[in-house]
Amino acid sequence: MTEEDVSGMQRFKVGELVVDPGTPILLEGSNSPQLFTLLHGMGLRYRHLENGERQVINFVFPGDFLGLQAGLMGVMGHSVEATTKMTLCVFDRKELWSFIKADPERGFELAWLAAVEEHFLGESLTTVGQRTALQSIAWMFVRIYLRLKASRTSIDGTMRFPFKQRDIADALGLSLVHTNKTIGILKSRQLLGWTGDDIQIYDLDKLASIGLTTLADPKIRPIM
Amino acid sequence: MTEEDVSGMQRFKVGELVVDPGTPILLEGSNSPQLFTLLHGMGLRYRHLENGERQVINFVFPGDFLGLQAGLMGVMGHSVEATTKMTLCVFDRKELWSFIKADPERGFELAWLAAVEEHFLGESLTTVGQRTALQSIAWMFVRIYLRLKASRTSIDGTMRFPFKQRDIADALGLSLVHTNKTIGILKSRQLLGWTGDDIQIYDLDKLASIGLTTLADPKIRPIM
DNA sequence: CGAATGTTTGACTGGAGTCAATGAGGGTGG
DNA sequence: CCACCCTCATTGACTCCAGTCAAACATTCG
Repeated sequence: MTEEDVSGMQRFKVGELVVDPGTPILLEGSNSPQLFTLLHGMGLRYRHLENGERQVINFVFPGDFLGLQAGLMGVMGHSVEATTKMTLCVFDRKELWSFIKADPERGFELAWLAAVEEHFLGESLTTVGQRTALQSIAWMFVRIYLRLKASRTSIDGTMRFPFKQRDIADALGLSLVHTNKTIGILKSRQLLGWTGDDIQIYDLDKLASIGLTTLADPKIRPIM
Repeated sequence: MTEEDVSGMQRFKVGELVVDPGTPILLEGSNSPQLFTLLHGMGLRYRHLENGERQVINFVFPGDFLGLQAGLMGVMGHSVEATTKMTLCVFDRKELWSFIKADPERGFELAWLAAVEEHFLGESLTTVGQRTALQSIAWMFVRIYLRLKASRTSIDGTMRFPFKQRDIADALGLSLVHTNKTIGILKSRQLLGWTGDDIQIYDLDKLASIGLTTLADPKIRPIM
């Protein structure tokens, strides 16, 4: 980003927001007047089915932009909730249009962000639809590890992971019990460790192999 | 769109392309020099897993924009293939940037397109992850029917559906056999009919109810 | 010390997958 | 004109991966 961009961002920026774990940030079906960039902390995007089932769309990490759908379409397709304490950079939805108008490249970047999200969702859909439980879980840890590594949030094989097995189960369309037993298999094979809120990746290659995935360069994420 | 927009589109447009059924339009992992708008015909977006399994990302209908990911990120996250004969409006990827620069609103619209796709993918993910086979299939027919109805391609309860049960199975993460038997249930309950390439929706409300979905207004699709 | 939340295990069930064979149409070449 | 083939839809029998139920542990916390 150029300095001009940054100053433009600053004008667009309304302030910072700190929320406690469990706080809902955005609600499915609503039209938030604000958009956010996650500066610190982690959370979840999810949707609820009418029968109460929850699908975790994906995990939210620092650098992620929240509220794009509301900003563009006027309605959120999913909810976003803080899992840990979060620090958010707040933008004003009303300013989004003038922000884009000021520099066409910003519209391009916004579209890029949305396209990247779409890309990840396509991967997740493929996982939930075609991978077995073991493959899914191995795939997910690899994906998350690479994502965190790309943003230098993981240190030599260890990453912070404040989520519960329930969240993983809901993300992969598996039952909690089966998720637990399947993670147990990976742990017993010495491929990963999970202590408290930290996960250790012992054998990334093996995990990637089980998860039927390659270790290609993770896509660069534009940060807004 | 204003007339100015249309003339801008015309300059962006390279020509028209007609392809036969089965023709690959875009390839996962590739960077197509061209982008398309589907004018006529239907097709599929899909990804392949390393073990050969196929996940159908979604069905492609007239008005859909193809190649957005390649245009924005430089790589397609999925392949696109023609199921019927197709007529495509062809754009030049190289011109995309100048196209956006000419009018910031276009960048906004592009982002909108991507956000709409993201929204649908989130819905699909929820379906594959949380709905039962019967719910999934009912949901899918409702979704497709509403989509086609919105573009006036369906006539009072009947729609053209040139896809195979294999495609539906791959879209919902179900086996072919189970998909067939589940569709059989809906047919035996007189909720829908399927003759050749045409599907009749006999009881939309009932289907929506089974599919755990509401009949909210389908989102307006910007056409590029 | 309960109470709450989350993880583990074991036993059993069932929805969906696999295998395999039969139909049902549509082309096509002899 | 029809036997042959190919693709796709349909069925039945059987299997199994993952879901459900339920109880025991483990941690944290007021």
